Amino acid sequence: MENITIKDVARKVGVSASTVSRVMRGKANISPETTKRVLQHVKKMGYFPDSGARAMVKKETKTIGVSVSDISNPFYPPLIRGIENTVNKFAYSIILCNTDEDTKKEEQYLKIMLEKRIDGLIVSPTSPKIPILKMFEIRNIPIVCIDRSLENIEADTVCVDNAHGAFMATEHLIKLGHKRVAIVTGIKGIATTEERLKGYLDALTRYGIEKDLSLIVRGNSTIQGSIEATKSLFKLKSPPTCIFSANNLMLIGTYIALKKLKKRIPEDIAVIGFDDFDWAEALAPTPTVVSQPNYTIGATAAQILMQRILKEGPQTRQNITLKTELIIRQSCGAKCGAK
Amino acid sequence: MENITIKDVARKVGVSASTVSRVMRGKANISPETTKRVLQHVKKMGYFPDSGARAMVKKETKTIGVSVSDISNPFYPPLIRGIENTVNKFAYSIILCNTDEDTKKEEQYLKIMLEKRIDGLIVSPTSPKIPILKMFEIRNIPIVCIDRSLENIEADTVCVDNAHGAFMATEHLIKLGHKRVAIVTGIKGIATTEERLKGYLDALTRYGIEKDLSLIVRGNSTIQGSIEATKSLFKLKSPPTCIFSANNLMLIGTYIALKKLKKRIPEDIAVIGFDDFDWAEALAPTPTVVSQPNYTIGATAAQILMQRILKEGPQTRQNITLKTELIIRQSCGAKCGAK
DNA sequence: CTCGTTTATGCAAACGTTATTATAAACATT
DNA sequence: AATGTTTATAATAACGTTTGCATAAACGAG
Repeated sequence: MENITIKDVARKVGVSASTVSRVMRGKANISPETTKRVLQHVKKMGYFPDSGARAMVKKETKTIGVSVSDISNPFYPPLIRGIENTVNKFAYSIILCNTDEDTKKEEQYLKIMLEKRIDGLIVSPTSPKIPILKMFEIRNIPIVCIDRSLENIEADTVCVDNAHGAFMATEHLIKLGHKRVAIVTGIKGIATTEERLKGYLDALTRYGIEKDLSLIVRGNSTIQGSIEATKSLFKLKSPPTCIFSANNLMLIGTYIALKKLKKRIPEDIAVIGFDDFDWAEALAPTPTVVSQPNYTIGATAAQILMQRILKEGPQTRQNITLKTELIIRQSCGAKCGAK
Repeated sequence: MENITIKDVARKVGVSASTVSRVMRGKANISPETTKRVLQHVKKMGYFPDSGARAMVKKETKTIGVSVSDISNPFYPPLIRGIENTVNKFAYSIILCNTDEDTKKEEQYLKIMLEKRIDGLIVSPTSPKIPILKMFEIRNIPIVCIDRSLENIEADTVCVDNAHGAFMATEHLIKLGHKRVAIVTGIKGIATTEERLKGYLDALTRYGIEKDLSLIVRGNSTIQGSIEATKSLFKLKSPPTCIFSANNLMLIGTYIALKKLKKRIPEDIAVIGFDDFDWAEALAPTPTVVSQPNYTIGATAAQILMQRILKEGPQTRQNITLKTELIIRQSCGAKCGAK
């Protein structure tokens, strides 16, 4: 019923609380005899040390915060597993929050994390300026920023080479002979969207194709948004011959829209995506995508965070950019009959 | 640098700590004058009350634990969002853990949650017998079991009607004229697997089809496992004319395997799945599935848990079974040419 | 056999809150 | 004017740990 405390154990065994405490943490200078008896009673009584009380005196909670936009986005689960598996080795646990790209919600959660005295934070911020993050900085709570970027805040970052990945995707289409390359792009303002857009534009420039604003449509990083956006492309007088759908959800949207429009991929229109799926092989045609190392992003971020928390290794600021990779499957066709 | 405590604020304002505490929690009998000054300083100094310290005296952490097998399984993210959105209204946060169906890992995590003094637990147990859960019971920490079942433990449960869902799926195939109905089944021993298998068998019996053990293959709830299992079905002298792939991942596996085997769905073989996808429309052909209300499972579980934690409403044990639904799309065909 | 050292243990303070009780001033009631 | 009541605040004791200091017994060295 009531919680069993260290004192209860101490009383039962007939030693002081400090002795029990020492036994629990395997400190030196405890006779094997007492150790045995304490451990015995701990087990029998079902004593579990209160980590909150411990946190107060040790000033560490062995908890980190993880703030992402939405775990329902298939991009995140592997990333979070990367974090979890890494911090788990250090007996750390994670408090998870979904911002839904809502700045208010994000702030509310970050405040809670501050109150919960997390030892470190991994965040994919809703915008580059998050005032409350200053509070983490002031308190020396290390921050690792993933997937996006952060201004005015001292934080390590782990990103992927979005611009280069988008460049590769666009280049791939161009090299297949396409001239009218459309892009379904994400939520305005967030780093991934802008960087991928930049990569797309750079590729056009590089290959001397003039930018056509009507081919840049906004899918807002969602399936539904992308369905609309993709459909809108076919209302143009001169529709594209291929589509670069700039994230996983939007690629799905593009597939769905094209299916509804009865457009065959890649015969009628070539399609390329950004971010791979575990189940890519189940799609027909299998999607050509630029893949990102999702799990590794999380694992790396967690690694860096732990290094900061434990103050191990060099404490210089790290800005890691992981490589993206072009995975060629069926959705772009081999050669393309673009006119 | 150092953390700002309630005393720091008190000193600065020139009042006692208790006064600051009351102001923070909006208690009565504080002069508007002091309230204003305290709030001002709290903001300026960046004071965030230590919820760990508060937890110690209030004996509530405003944190719940959520233990599932693997968030990378698309079944879980919406479910977890259901939990999160619900508990969020009560300013609760969640500590997440993935067991990977490993009992040792599960126990380790549950122990940590016990130490962190979570106020409640939502768990999808790796097996029906989890000894450490007794400890939660003893401490009156409410448990809600989702998706699976639990023995010897006082816990509310939220499940779906797996047997009935599987029955519907199988029945659907039979009514289309199929006689040789295969099932790709999940990890042995967990409730969902066994219940769905039962539903499948019940349907066979009901329609007078003899059980053929060679048509029951084990996909172990994974994509890879299902690929193997599905392939194995075509090595039989007399292969099935349709396949019931009994969870989301395994349906993907079945799709992939059939593609590799160059079998057309539904012309060569009909396929039905259990659990729907957000992106089902992107698959070709679109899959006929028995869908479960994932989000609602989480939301309901969280609702019940909060009711227990706050001791609101009737405290009788609840066993909720949510309905599954047959969603007919293309993968079973309209009529089938089963011999 | 004395004295320094090691070994095993206990005591008490600290960590940052909240809640209970006390106190003192202001106000109301007769 | 004396007394009772309300209002605003402070003082203090928990909550369950860890840790530095104290102590006392056991041991070793000369």
